[in-house]
Formats: sequence, C-alpha cells, structure tokens
Amino acid sequence: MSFTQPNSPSKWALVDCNSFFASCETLFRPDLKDKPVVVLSSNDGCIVAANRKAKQLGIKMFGPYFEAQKILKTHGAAVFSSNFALYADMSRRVNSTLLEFSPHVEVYSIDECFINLSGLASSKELQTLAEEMKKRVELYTAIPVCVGVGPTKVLAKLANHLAKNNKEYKGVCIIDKADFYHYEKSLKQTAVEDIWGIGRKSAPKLRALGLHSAWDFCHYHNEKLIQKLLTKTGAMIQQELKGIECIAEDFCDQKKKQIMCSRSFEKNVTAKEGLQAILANFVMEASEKLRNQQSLVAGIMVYIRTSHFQSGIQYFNQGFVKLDEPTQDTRKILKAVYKVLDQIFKEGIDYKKAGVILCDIVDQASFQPTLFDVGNFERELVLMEVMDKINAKEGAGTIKIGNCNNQFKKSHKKISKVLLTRLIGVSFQKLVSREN
DNA sequence: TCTGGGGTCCTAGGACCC
DNA sequence: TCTGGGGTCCTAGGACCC
Repeated sequence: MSFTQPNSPSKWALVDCNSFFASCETLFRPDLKDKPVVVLSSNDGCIVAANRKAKQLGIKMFGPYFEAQKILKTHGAAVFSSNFALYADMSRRVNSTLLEFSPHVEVYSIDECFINLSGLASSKELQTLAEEMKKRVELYTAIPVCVGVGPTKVLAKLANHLAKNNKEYKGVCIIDKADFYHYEKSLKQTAVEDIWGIGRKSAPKLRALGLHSAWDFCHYHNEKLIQKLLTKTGAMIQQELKGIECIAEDFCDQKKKQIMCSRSFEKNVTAKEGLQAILANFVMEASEKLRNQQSLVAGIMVYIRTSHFQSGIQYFNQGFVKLDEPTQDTRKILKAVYKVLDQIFKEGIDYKKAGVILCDIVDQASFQPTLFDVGNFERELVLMEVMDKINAKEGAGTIKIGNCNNQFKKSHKKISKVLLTRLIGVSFQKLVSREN
C-alpha cells in the first residue's frame, strides 16, 4: 500500500465469493446443499473453508482438522481435500463475468475482486449495478457472491462485510457518504476487529482507547497516536474510513517485493536428495511468479524445519545467499538454493517443512547487464519464456529443472520430446546443458 | 481463540561504520 | 572498554490477510 493524493470521489465495489472453496466443491453436488461442507488445506492439516451449515456447527476457519473431525462426522458433513486447479478455474470465470461490467477489475485474492466504478454518480445507480453483478455472476458461474460498494477500498470491504452478515441487505450493501445517516449507521454497527486490516493484536489496542466501533475509530482525534500504535497501515485505515483514499489505486497489481513458496510435507523427509527435489519444485513455482511480474531476484533465503508437534529433536535452520547479479533464470536460482541447503542441512533429522523466499526483487526493466553478459542474459530470458509458455499450454510441470520429484502435484500432462523440439527449435536438454 | 496452511509486508533493534 | 552521536544495512519476528 502506498499513499496517493486524495482525488475526485471514487467508488469501489468489492465482490467476494461466499465460502468459495466449499461453493466450488458443491457445484456438481446438489445433494450437499443442506449439509455442512468443509475443505482442507494441502495436507489435510486444517480447515480452510466451511459453508454456512458448517460454520453453524462452530467450525473454526484455519483450525486443525482433527479437532473438528468428530463433530463433522456426527453431523454427516462432507469433507474435501483442496483442489486448487478447480478453484483457480472458477475464479477466472467469476472474474471474466465481472469484466463485463468494467475493465477495471483488480484481482485481490482467489475469491475477491475490487472493481473501480468511479464513473457512476448516484447511490441508486450503484445499487442497481451491484445487484446486477451479483445476479449475473451467480447465473453464469453458480458461485454465490456478496457485493459491497464504498468510496474507498476499506469502506467497500466494510460494506461487503455488512452485506454478508446482515440478511436485510440481501448480499448487496452500498456505503455512500451522501447518505450520511446510513454511512454513520454502518460504521457504528461494525466492531473494530471486523475492519479490514485490524487484526487480533490491534483491536484490543483500539478498545483500550475506548474505541469499539469503526465509527469511534474513524473519529478519534489523536491520529499521531494511531500511527504510533498501529503503524502506517493503521493510520491509512483510519483515513480510508473517513472516505479519504490512501490505498494506491492499483495496489492489487503492484509487483511483489518478496515471493515465497513453502509447504509442509505429507510425510517427513530425512535425505538431502528428498529436500532437493522438493526445493526444486518451490523454485520452479516461485521463479515463474517472478517472471510473470517481469522481475529479477538478487537474494534468496531457504529454510528447513522439523514439525512443531513432534516429540524428539527439533531443528530449524535457514540461510541466505546474495547472487552476483540479479536473475530470473530458474537454473541459477536453483543452484543458489542447493548451495544454501548444503550449508543448513543436518543429517538424521526428520524434516516436515521447507521454504524458498525470493528477496531483493528488482525490476527487470531497470537492470542493465554488463556489456559482456548481455547475450547470456537475453538467451536466459528467451529460454525461460519458452519454458513458461510450454508449461502454461501443456500443464504445470511439463518442463522441469533439477530433480523435481513432486509429491505435491498429483499429475502432470506429459509432452513428447519431438513436440518440445519443434516448439523451441532446439533440444531443450541441449540448451540446459549448454547454459550450465 | 491461544493458530497442525500459505503468503506478504513492515519495523524494531542489532551490527557495523565513521 | 561501565561509550557518546548518528547513519546505514540487515534480519528476525510481528502482524495481517485469505
């Protein structure tokens, strides 16, 4: 988030899919309509989505599955392992429906979009449009959504929260300062912990100042104290509640300053080769994200750890490596990651989790390779572009680098060597070995 | 409510230097 | 080394999100 100048009155819509993963899973299962449904995280460790029925049972989001297992079973709940390919596909369908309303759709997360509606003037127009959005998304995708509209992103979020939790809104809530009575009422009925960006640590700090609702917070006079207690972010949220835009217009599309890929393993891994294979997957994933935003990386962090919940030896170690030159080349990043692994790896440990973090991210456009390296750098760009294109077309993991032995991805579409050679004009293996 | 997943950003405070 | 100022860089940990 970065500051922007307050400008002409804006309107933002926030469209949020209801219990998104659970909704996706029940699309083709009308028999589950009135049953509790939950979706589990990648290793079935915790609950990452729950439909209304499941929430009514007191199911905690992001809580461990084993704790809820009994109650879910008693009530005949449907339990799904997550299927991210399906969710990503449904997310694209929702987004493309929303693009029919405005070209300015900013994807905030897999189940949420901000839409810039600044051209529309009246509350009535906005109400009609928001209702139409909801109707059309539900008609085209069968995913239920709620729509909140406000003059800032924080107020749009707040409106969405009201739309979702108060039946009388029927899934659509418009906050417009021109309707001051409703604006005041909306902020007064929202508790500080329900404001976007105010989490479990900040809320008690506000309450200690006697600020219990969004309205109290919004009108608190001592802005310096807010900045001190809740940092820059808190100060921005307070302004946004007043209707003053502080969050940059394109903040969803801003380039990441760091890219992380980490996961817990289904089974413990002890051998270094096992960790190498897993880290190779992380590097593939992270470096593709890096290239998608046209960036280069200059510093890489790797960590490996045992499970918090096992008895026996606990081990955590991490290492950082600075590259001689920023790169976006998977092979170079992987080489660096392996170097760090050599430094932090200890024999005889049951590892449960590992991660790769690309830090020191720089813009590709602003990087000038030395005259000597220009050719190499450009060849790498082309090679990586070809690889990404094939993976996008033929399925993730079609072309892999290093000894990826992916325990996370269930299946990969294979591509024949002949087709590959035809696609890039020269044997990929040859290219890889030549570059190394 | 004490966080069994994954990801991003911010900042306080330490290390180091002049 | 019972140390006084001030700047920069780095990193671990905090906080938030879905």
